[in-house]
Amino acid sequence: MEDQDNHIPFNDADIDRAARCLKAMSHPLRLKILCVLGNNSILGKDQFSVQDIVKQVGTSQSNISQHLAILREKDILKSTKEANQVFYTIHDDRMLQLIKMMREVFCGNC
Amino acid sequence: MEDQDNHIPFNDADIDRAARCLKAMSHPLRLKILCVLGNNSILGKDQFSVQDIVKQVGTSQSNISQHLAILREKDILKSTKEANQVFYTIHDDRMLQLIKMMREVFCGNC
DNA sequence: TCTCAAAATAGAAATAGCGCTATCTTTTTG
DNA sequence: CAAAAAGATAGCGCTATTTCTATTTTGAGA
Repeated sequence: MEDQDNHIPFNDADIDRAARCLKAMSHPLRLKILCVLGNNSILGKDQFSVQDIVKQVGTSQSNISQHLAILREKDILKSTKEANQVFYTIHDDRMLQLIKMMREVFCGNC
Repeated sequence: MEDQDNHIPFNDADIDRAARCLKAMSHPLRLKILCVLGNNSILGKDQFSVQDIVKQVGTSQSNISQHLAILREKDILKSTKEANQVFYTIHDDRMLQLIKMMREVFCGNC
């Protein structure tokens, strides 16, 4: 019963998936996008157009669009097209929960 | 009362700090290091030498050392030197809590 | 149809991150 | 003292990200 081969059963697939997801969230602009959407998912407004996001976050439309694409590809956000505009929301409850957790940890009492 | 200038008061400093922290965590090897340390902080073993981590995570000593440095610089881990060895632990309770949250979200029922 | 606005995309340049080998410091041991 | 072991660090080539400008696509309205 030596310690050869008693590694903890961490599922590498889970870890890779989590790392990809966290990486997608770990950019200041993307995190701010998530804060805007997450905060308002709680308060009531759950639809944000790209233009809304551009105004709230503050950078070029092109830049926002690319960051939104990254978040969309990773299933962190989902989009709905309505006529001329595209609206974005947090993809599911798990993501919303994660965003709330992060705000507690990073924006709480520090 | 138009919507000009009703941006939500997100503290950009908080967001930047959070993004840097998340970025440091969002690499498969670093996340695995955190899982190893976090899991054992719960179970009782709270001291892991670099060699222990190398064995558990599975890559070169040099590579682990560099990733540990990144986690240390961001105050996610702290280290204690005892004679020949250096032991690593999760820096504080907030980080431990965050790691637990992530495991719930990513390794829960999926 | 013509034009405008919303959103996405392409291409390019700069920067950052990764992992490797080799080297260096510090401590233990013979 | 010499050799070995534990960690940390430096330098290098490579790949991935980021952000910018310019362009394209799609739908709305005069």
